[in-house]
Amino acid sequence: MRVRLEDVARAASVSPKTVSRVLNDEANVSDATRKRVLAAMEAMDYRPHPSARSLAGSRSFLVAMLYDNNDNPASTYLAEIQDGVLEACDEHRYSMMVRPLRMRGDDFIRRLDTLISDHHPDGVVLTPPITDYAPLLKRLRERNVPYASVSPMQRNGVIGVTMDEQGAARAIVEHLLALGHRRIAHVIGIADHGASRWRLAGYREAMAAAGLPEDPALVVQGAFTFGSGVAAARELFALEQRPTAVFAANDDMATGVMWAAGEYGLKVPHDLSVCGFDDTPLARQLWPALTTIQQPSREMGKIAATQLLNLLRGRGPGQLVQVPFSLQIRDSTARVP
Amino acid sequence: MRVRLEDVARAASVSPKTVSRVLNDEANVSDATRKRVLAAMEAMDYRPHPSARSLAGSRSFLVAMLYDNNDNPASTYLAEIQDGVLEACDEHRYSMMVRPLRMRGDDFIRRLDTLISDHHPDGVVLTPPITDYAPLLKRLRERNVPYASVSPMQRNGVIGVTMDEQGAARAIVEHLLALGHRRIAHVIGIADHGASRWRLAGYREAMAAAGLPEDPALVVQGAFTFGSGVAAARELFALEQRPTAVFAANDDMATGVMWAAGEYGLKVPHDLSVCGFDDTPLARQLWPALTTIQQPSREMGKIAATQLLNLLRGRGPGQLVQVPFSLQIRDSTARVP
DNA sequence: GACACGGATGACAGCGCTGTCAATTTGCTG
DNA sequence: CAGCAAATTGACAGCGCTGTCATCCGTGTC
Repeated sequence: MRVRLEDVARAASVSPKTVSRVLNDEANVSDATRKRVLAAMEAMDYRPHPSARSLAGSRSFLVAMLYDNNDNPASTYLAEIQDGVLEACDEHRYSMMVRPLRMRGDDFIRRLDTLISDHHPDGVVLTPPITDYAPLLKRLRERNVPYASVSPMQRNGVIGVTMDEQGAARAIVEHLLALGHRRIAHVIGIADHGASRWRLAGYREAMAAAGLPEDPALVVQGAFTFGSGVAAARELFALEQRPTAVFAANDDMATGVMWAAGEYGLKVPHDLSVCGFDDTPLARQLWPALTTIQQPSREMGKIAATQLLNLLRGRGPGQLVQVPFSLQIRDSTARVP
Repeated sequence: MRVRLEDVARAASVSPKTVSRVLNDEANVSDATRKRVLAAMEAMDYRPHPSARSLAGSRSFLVAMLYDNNDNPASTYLAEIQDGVLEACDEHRYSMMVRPLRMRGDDFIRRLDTLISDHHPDGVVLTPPITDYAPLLKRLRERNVPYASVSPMQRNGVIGVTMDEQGAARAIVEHLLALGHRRIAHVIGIADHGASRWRLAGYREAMAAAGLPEDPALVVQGAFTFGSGVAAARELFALEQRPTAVFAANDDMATGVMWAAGEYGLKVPHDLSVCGFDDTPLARQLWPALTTIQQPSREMGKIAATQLLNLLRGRGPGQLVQVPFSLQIRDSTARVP
């Protein structure tokens, strides 16, 4: 019926243990033996039984990807990260499990414990915004579960992948400055998300570098949602000195800003330049198409998972890899009127 | 260290086998014993080891969700279905695995085989458009892997969940008819997707019921993408007798139609009514907001998974449940000019 | 009161692998 | 070529559970 390790052993005239060694890339197997065993495995299309492996050994060959489905960032973003993580897991013959963790509510630590007790993942991949939630990280360390993060805020000792969010925000504001804008507003994302802080910092840095003193009226709080973008924009348009450009901390809020501009009879980009962050599919579908920052989400998921897997498989300590962003200049930004 | 079944057995003064019976809801355990065992489990916070269970028994307690990441429908839709499936699996203490399967390319049957051989899922959940791909269904039956589908086209003997897509399409076209429209165009989705066919059928049915002969020029092929919506709309707008309303088979194409309307100087909804299908978040964020059909995706994922799990757990044969749609009338449709 | 019967319970082996440790072989050294 | 360490290989138990089958017990029957 099913080909077992023992069958391979018999075919290769070695003991089961030796086949196990080859299967797990262990040392102390002669090249000749290794080749013979690999050939037998190949010939018999041998598939190790994951349950038997994890029962007998100490590893589960399972990676869990954790995400927050409450303050959900764009689902496209998560879906792409998930695809990347999955790809990396497949390459290393690990399986992957996804776990939503509502950060609101106090039972999420219990849910994390349940995950660990029930499924024994060898490691987890953390996605924004739960990359920096201290109680969660603490629990993972207590439970001795290694993790890698996608775009963490705290970067000391963490492995995974980052993007230079601050630099990206700076680049987009510099783009607006180059178009002659001076009254540039910023709509902030959810306050305690790392992304919000870096993007705000980039905005401030670019403005300061251009010698423009910060006008508190031009920096308004949003919450990463379309509706919060609308609200923020209304606030901005009600100012006596309206901004000529708005940089929203994500595309959804930028869309809200464009909507509100319609309400106020402002033409984008003629009367108002708008830009976002993330390059969701939406950005290209808007009219006018949105100037924004693109990040390689899928790639980032893959890199984070790869770092984790390197660590799990004892291939060095794992790193925090930085990936490049790209400024997508489209039709929602133009020279100052 | 870890609490094992044996520990629970000792605490409840029964044999391990009896604890196993309770754990698996088997018959032939007296109520008194069952209660005692359950109490012990609870008190000791016992967690069965999934690997041990699946190694010893014949089940893996694993459900795989298959999706096509090539002709990817809106990722939001899939993400919601995934959340629903996951919720159902959690409730039944099954674990879930997601598997992208590129339908393009001929290796996807091999990828399916790999999935089954490597992970031994007890069952799979199929999402559009792979609910009706014959070779895949055949292979699943050959391999004896039960499946449930979300919105399958072939409905005989299949379990899972459906929505009355044809009825929904009819409803949205009737809405346009009620607004006085007569020249109503339809942009079709990818030809071999079930969704495309049902939606086209609903369009035809409503038009016929209103006594309007079908004008082939008003029915154009799209591919579910924004770009294909733009192309289709350009074709329609170039007609001598332009349509006064366009029903696109999904929101992305409807967005494309609105974009093209902008190019042609047509104001939506004043000069042209547009509606879509799916109610993606995008629909609410457009300006004007899009009239469309909402389906309870998350709920649908949960229902499909629940039917599968009922089957797997021997609770009857599983059904094909129909869920209601809801017509979301927003600002992109208005009385005929 | 002897017997049959069905429900409740338990003894035991084994699922397919890996950890431990012992046995064997190889390669060197002097 | 003896002698020894290192490299290679194997024997065996056991991971935590479930399937099979045997045993036990209470009840009803004549």
